[in-house]
Amino acid sequence: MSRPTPALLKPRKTPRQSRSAVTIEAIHHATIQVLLTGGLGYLTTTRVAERAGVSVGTMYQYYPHKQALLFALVERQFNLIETAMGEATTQLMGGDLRTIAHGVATAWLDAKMADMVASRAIYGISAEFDLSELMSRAAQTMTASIDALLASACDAQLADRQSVSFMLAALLGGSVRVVMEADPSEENFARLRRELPQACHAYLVATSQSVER
Amino acid sequence: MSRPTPALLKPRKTPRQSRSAVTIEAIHHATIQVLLTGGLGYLTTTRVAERAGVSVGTMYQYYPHKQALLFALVERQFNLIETAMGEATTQLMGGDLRTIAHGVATAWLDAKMADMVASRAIYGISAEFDLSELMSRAAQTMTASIDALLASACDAQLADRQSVSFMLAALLGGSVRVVMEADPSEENFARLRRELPQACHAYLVATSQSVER
DNA sequence: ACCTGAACACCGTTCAAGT
DNA sequence: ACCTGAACACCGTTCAAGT
Repeated sequence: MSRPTPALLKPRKTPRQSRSAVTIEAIHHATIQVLLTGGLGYLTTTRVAERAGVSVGTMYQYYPHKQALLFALVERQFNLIETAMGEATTQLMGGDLRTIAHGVATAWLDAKMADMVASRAIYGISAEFDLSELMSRAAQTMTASIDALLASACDAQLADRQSVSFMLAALLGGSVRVVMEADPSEENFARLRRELPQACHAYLVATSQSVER
Repeated sequence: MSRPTPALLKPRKTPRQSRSAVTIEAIHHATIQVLLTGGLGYLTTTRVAERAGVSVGTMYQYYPHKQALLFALVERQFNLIETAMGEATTQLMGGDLRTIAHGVATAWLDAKMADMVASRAIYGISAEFDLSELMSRAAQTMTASIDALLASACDAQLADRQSVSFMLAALLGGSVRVVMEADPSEENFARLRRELPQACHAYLVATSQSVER
């Protein structure tokens, strides 16, 4: 819609584009801050605006409603995880079943846990509004990655690769989520790290016909 | 706290216990009704009270806040699923690994899908408030059931049964949940029915030492 | 172009008053 | 004992007015 504008930065009376960029960053930061202070129940448009040093009206120029504000935060987090998984996928291409299963499971756990440490504030946002769209997109991306990976496997072929990719994505995504929500203890994460790769591998082996023997 | 009172039913001017029971049922019903009409965003204390034919004040006599009202609904649903799983567990006791894996996975899918059809209204409530307590309890119950089941398996022993039970509960709970939230299509449920029992069985076999051979 | 903040409609919750 | 509903504090959102 809007053509790219040269990034001019004037010392005082900063031009429009830059001024609003600062405002947006301030709002974003304030939201996380408020979230860390008092959780989702404490998060109020007035409160965020106040903390960001702008008026409520200004906030509504950038985010048409509160949901949009939260959505932006969550989307950013999803993208981080997606990127991490994309990189892992590239590296695992052409490997054997064992390497792929362990690699994907470990990458997924790493991405999720980095995300958790980095921004505990954002968890629980899923609370306030409908994430199904975002989740659906994430699930599809993940399934596609896994599918490509399985197609590239050097030591096996799968009869119904689509279903297996789908199931593997659900197993990975779901199990980690459930543990994070139900009881995110050190002990349980250790168990996930040990068992999840094994489970993925076992499932793949069971549904594949070995190529070499 | 309150001793049991004989269930006297007077035609007019119904006695206290009974009157309030009616009120509670009306509120409960009205909540589901409102939820079905306009979803969670539409659910308002005023609206529920109106639909139930009572005043807001009355509602607050039974539920100290809106969350309590929703919590009661969700808890009821959880209990239904728990009961169903309990029955399935009893029947599967002493079976072999394959029977147990397929039985548990299928029972879980059945319970979840019956629940879904019966009260689509309740989904998405998780939205409004913290379910971690309830989920944690449910996860523990499920893990315990699976653990007992695995201990009873007639054809195998597991080295680290606790971890395996934990993982299996997470795999079951998580995968179904993710599919329900991300893309609850017929096709995907069919895939779950086909792949989930297999995945569970494969995992169990991979981590167990066969008893008879 | 960007920002302000009083004003509006509506929400969850309370409590003095009724029966 | 149980219910009522006006009243309160607060929320998300808007928009005429400023710079």
